[in-house]
Order: sequence, then structure tokens, then C-alpha cells
Amino acid sequence: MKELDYRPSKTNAQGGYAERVYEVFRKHLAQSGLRLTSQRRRILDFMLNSDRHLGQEDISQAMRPHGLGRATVFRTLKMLEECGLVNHVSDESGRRRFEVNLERPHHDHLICISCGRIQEMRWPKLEKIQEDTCRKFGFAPQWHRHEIFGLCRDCRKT
Amino acid sequence: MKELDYRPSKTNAQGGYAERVYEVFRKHLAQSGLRLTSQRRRILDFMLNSDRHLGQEDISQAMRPHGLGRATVFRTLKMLEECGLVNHVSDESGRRRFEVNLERPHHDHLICISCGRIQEMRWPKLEKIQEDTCRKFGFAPQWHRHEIFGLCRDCRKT
DNA sequence: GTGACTGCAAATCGTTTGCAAAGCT
DNA sequence: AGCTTTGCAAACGATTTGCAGTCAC
Repeated sequence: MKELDYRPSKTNAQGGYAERVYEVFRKHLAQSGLRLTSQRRRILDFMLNSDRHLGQEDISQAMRPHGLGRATVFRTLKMLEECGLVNHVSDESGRRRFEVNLERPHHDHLICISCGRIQEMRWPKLEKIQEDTCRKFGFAPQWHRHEIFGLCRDCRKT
Repeated sequence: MKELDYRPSKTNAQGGYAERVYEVFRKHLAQSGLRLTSQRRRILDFMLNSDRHLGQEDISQAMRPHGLGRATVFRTLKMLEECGLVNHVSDESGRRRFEVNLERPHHDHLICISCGRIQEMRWPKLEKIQEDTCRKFGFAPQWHRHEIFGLCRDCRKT
């Protein structure tokens, strides 16, 4: 998975990534006359410091000790999606899992139906074919969801 | 979309397709000690005679005059998915739309975010690349969801 | 007849919203 | 002060389940 290691990890996040994320967030907030509150910061920090695809429940649980309510988590996630910092994938039972996506090239997801692990996968070739074919049909694609469900390497063995 | 016209329409369904669907359904029911009731038949007939991707609400509404409850529609759809006769796609707000899929080659969906229309699309080349790459990663794909959201030809003009 | 099936209503799950209190600026 | 924001609880929409009566086999 070396080729997917373009997202700064916790450590190198301090080297600029988090700052760039916050820059975008601040700009978005300012433009809409909104505020950067401690709650929003806490949620975003938690996401930045995680390398997993987080469910709303994961985030809410982590926020509970700080007194954050689920509603705030939902509201913040929606806001983060609106300004393009965050995306979501759905797992096989339809629950959403969120990821910070600034500056990350588009990628698709391989979702393990046994352990729930989500592996990321870049397929530029595939996206190209997709775009071209859509256009041929007169369809103007805006976004897509390409989620592949199956067994990951580890779960196959079991 | 000529290439997608392999699914028997209402008229030629009488020429065998519906029968084959029922054969599978009957076998599944028998194996599990379940029964072919008028309700189940009505729902399946309705789906067979429609060429659209139907929402649960479409089906329930059509069944209401016959006294069917929503729960039965849900239960039957789940059962039809379990025996592989029916699949679902989700629209952009997460609602499910169902299609009868027996003997139909796998296809993906172009979903219009303006009018909700769903166009089907076969991409054997793309599926091949996908499978191969998954395997390279040690991932055993079982099914996937590839839904592309955008504007259809008609809605682009507006 | 017996066990599966149905409709209904109540329950659940994830998510959204209304509101009064609290926080920024 | 005047706005946004918050937590809570209630409201929501889609789906599920429990149950007493009904029906297919």
C-alpha cells in the first residue's frame, strides 16, 4: 500500500497538512460568517489524527468525555463535507464512514465484509474510461461511489 | 442503450422470463419451507412488469389498493434479494431502488441528480481491471457498488 | 391442523431539527 | 447587543420487529 501513503500521518501532520486543512476550514467559516469553536476544532483534530475511516459513532464516542453531543458531531461533519474537507463512504449496511480528504487524489474503497477494514485504491485508468463513456452517453458525471465489498487478505485465510 | 435491451419487457416476459424467475423463487421457497402467497406474487409481478428501478414507496403504493402493508413489501424485497432475484441501488439520498436481475449481466448505474432517472451501463473492461487489481492486493471481491451521479442528457440542457 | 404469513402498531436505527441557554465578537 | 452555536430531547424517515389473527400446504 506504499503508493497510498501520500496522506500525512499524525506525525507529519504537524508539518503542514493540518494547517492547510485549517486554512480551508477557516476560510469557509469566514465566508459564511460562521465560527471556529472548540467543538469543531476537537472533531477535526480527532479526524486528522486518525488514519482510519471513522463512523459517526466512533467520533461521538471520542467526543463524549468532552461533553459533545451527537448532534454537534453530525452538524460538524455535514459542514466539513460541504467545504470539501471530508468525504464519506458507506459500509455494507449503509452506515457512513468519514475521511479527511483535502489534497488527496480521488480513490475508491475495498471494504472487508468480515472485519470492516477499508482499504483505499487509486484507479486513474478506470476513472478515465468511466468519464469518457459517460460523456459518450451524454451524461455529465459529478461524483461517484465505487465501493467493492469482499474479503481482505487477512480475513480470506480464516 | 440498445445494448442494454436484454431484459425482456412486459410483453416478452410472457415468453419465458417471468416463468424462469418464478422457478427460482419457488425453488428458494421450497428449500426454506416458505410459501408462495398472493402478496409475494403480486409484488414480484409488479416488479416484473415494470422496466424502472422501483423505490419501496412505489411498490407499496401500488400494493395499497390490494391491502398490502409496507412491512410485507419490505419483507418480500429482502427475501427476493436473498435468493438473488432482486438487487438494489441507492439514490443520492440513500433511498433504495430495486430491480429484478435474474440472468442480467452485471451493470453499473448512472443516476441523474436532477430527475432521478437511472441509466444502466455495462463496463466489462472496467470490471476486469477491477478484479485483477483487487486480486493483486490480496482482496477477494464479492460484490460492488459503482454508482455515478451527475446530470443526464435531458437535465443538462436545462 | 400446523406452522408460515400478514397487517398493524410499536420499536429501532441513523440522522435532523426546534429550542432555550451559552458563547463569540 | 446580536449573532452563531450548543446540548438536549423530540421529530424524522426508512426499515424492522412483536404479535394475534389468517392462510397455504
